[in-house]
Amino acid sequence: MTVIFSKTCELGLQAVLFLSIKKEKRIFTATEVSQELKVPKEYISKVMQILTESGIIGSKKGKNGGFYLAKSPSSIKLIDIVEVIDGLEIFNNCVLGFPGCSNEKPCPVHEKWGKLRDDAYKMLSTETLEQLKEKTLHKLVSL
Amino acid sequence: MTVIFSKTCELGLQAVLFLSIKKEKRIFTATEVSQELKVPKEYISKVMQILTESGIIGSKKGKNGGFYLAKSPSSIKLIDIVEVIDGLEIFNNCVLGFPGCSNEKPCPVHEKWGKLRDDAYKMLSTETLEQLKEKTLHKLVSL
DNA sequence: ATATTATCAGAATAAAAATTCCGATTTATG
DNA sequence: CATAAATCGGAATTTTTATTCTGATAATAT
Repeated sequence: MTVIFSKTCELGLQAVLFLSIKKEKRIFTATEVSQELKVPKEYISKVMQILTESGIIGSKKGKNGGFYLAKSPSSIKLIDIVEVIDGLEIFNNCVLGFPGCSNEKPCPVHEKWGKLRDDAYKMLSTETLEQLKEKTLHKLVSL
Repeated sequence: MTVIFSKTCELGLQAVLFLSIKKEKRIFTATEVSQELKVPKEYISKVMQILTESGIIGSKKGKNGGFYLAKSPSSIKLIDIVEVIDGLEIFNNCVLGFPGCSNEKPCPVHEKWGKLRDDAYKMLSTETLEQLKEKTLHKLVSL
């Protein structure tokens, strides 16, 4: 089981992080990305296509084609990828699965989860990929 | 999509919370629980069986049988149900899905997620069902 | 005793998510 | 122009999770 994001979303995040530490508009094939991230080519390829549709990643077809970051790392945040792939529902839904959980009809952990949820949202939406670059670099070389 | 727990786990949490606000050892049939929580009888029944195996819930077979809390609400915490159903992996795994995420090889959000993860764990393991009783009561009557 | 009403175990089915495959199209290059 | 190397779109497949069903067994009440 994944932690909070779907597997597809995790791969999307990894792919974008990977591209964000590379030279701008430097193109990588799906095969290259898959090898560096150690994930199946077909899968990462499909995920990058989704991100291409939504404009976060750019792609070039044909020979010497591949994928690249469509925007500057300083204008992308992790939440952008999450939004496109998993959507933002998890930031609204009740963590215990109760229907209609709200400030009016809170579940037993509504308040506490509310804080956590907001912190999680901040974690994903405060820093840009540019600001995460150093850390990303360290992680990716260790794969 | 659920927030962090599987649907099965959500139902398990709801069932135990439901039983925790009732008089000790008062027995409820799967049908009663399903009606009060507004969830399918067959499903909640199956989930309560899992919790029965693990000793959190007790059951009585045959006529006038049903389910009841096997322990006192003051000795049960939400984390106990999570552990039995989903396991505690989510408190170890990398939120971005990177392999081998650790203090030595941290992912870009390792530290921040670490805090959140610990807070989430606290949320589930600090208070007992007894301490949550009031809040639980309020939520369940509103269903 | 017998009928009734439960849980229980495990199989069966359905739905969702993950993963792969394929054929079409695109583009660079010799 | 032909070939090679990519992405693309959509279908197909596999795997996982959710959900329901079924028949067996157990316990109670009459």
